[in-house]
Amino acid sequence: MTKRSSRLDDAARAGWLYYVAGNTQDQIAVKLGVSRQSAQRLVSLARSEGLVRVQIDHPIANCLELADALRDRFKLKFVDVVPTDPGSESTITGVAESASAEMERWLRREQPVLIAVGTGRTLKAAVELLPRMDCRQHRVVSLTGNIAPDGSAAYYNVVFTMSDSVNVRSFPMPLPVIATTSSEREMLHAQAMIRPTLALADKAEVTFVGIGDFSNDAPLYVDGFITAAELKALQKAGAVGEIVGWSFDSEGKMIRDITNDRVASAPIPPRETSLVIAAAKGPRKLPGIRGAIHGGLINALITDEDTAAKLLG
Amino acid sequence: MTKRSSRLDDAARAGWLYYVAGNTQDQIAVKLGVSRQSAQRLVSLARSEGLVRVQIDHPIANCLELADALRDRFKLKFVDVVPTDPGSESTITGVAESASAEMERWLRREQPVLIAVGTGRTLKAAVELLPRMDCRQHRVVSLTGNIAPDGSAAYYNVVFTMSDSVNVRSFPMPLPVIATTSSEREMLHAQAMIRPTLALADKAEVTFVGIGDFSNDAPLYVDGFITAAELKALQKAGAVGEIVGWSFDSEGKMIRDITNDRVASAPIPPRETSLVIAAAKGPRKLPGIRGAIHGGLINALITDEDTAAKLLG
DNA sequence: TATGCTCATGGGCATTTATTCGGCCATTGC
DNA sequence: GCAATGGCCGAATAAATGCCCATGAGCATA
Repeated sequence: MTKRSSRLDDAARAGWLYYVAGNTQDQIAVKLGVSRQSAQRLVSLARSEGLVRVQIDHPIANCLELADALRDRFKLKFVDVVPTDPGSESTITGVAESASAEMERWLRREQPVLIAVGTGRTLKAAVELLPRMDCRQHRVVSLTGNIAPDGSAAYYNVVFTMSDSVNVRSFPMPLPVIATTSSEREMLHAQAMIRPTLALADKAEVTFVGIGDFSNDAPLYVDGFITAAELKALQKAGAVGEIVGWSFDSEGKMIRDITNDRVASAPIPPRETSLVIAAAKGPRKLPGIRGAIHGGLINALITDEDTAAKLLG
Repeated sequence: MTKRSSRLDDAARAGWLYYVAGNTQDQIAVKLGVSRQSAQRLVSLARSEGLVRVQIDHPIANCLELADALRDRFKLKFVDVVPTDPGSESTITGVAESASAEMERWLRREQPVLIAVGTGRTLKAAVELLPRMDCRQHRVVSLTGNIAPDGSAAYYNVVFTMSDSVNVRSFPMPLPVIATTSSEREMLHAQAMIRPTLALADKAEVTFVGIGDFSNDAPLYVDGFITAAELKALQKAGAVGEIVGWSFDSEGKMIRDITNDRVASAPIPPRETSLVIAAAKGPRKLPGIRGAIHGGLINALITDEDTAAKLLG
């Protein structure tokens, strides 16, 4: 414990000296009384542990224009467009940072806020980027179940990840993501422990969700929430995207039956009362993003330049 | 105008690709269609224009900020701020470790160093934390006498404590801390055995001292070096702190007479030629620390977060 | 048109940083 | 008690970065 935390302490020191004070790793080594290599390791540790937070404090003209255009065209309440890293395959760099920053802005408020969160890789990454903070005044409610198909804790459920660094009253959803039958779903939702959480989700002031695609590597399928057959059926029925398990088509209309009659997630909070922010980018997700926008499933978007341009084009 | 802002735009983009997306400057050059050198210039421009904001998300970061601010504000040559241990009443935990580490750094040098040491609980604790080491090349000279008022060895004299673990040529000061009269002090200082040691102290390259306070539990009084009446007189004369027996006021000015005309310690080594490091923390010592800094009695400081914040506030 | 100025550019090189490798030490499990 | 394992360290080396300089374009002025 002492050992480990003192190592992180040193890493933070090294990171500060390097990134803030602008020391070279040699100087850091001298100041910390370690070898140059160790200093290098500490600096790199500081980065990989997320101790170092970098943000660019300058709106890039093109991103701003795209954001404005998107907001205008699709009557969105909030849009952020981050630069595209050409050639990078990652579907999260950039949007994760931006989503994290936006989340932080809400969490920093004095006034209590009720925040709903979905699930997914992007959101998980965003939440992991949050700095340590104390926000007992806020509440965070999960829209989706935290139980994976095999009974374990769903990996990409973010409420627990958030509590690692942020002290906030959290309301996980002790449910599977997709129930076995429609009636089982009803039964689960009727439970005394679940109903208040569902009610809470309905009243969220701001909601953060990811958007899942329906390619053959659809996250719902890869993570084992739906079967290959169900995936096929959904694709055939025109599913292009999915938010906390709710599948929809290119018009943003919910797909009837197949899985939607068994999705145990809370409904997406009403767009009239909640700012529903989707964080997603990339060609694979493009149809889903488009659908979600057209169907009014979301009213705010964090994406990247490329995707923004394609949405407008 | 457009030119300049588009250049900043590019800088922001380059900075984003570099710091957020983790590209190398080579990759950025390709993506932005410029030469590697230009990419480097853009990244460096982004930093120098303050487009890049780096934060370290760790409690230690605050300490480093405070240290920086102190060094700046008070033109100190070296400052270390250790985390405050909330709830710990001890006036030494933290600073002792840091002082010890700093001392060790000096002792580890290959080149011979002349080190002067003061006295006090903090310093004693620091010296006790030193690992066993062999440093025959160095010399350590005590600034204060090692004879307590009752004739015994002064308990908080650290030169002997140091020799327990560190093999170094040491020069104790076989004197009382405060002589009975001013002329006795002169006589003692004139001794053939003392003069070289005093001369040595004057040439110290680095000096470690504690700072004593002048509350009713002032260490000088508690340890019997001054009487209750003298303590009162000193308090009345505005004494807020004391370094190796030399009492000073909130401006760092030496208190005239009372005891200072009889202090047998060596003068504090000249700040022009010696790094004079004070290790002290806590509310009781705050006025003394402040005085010592303002009067330029010291040019380096090891303290804790709380104290640092109060010094700056 | 010539001149002088500023400034971005890319080449070359020194410095700094990242990575890889082999060895050492402590812990773990047999 | 002893070998396997994993983590950490330093050395060597490869990669990336920072800096200086000569160059030339763009532009204002003589």
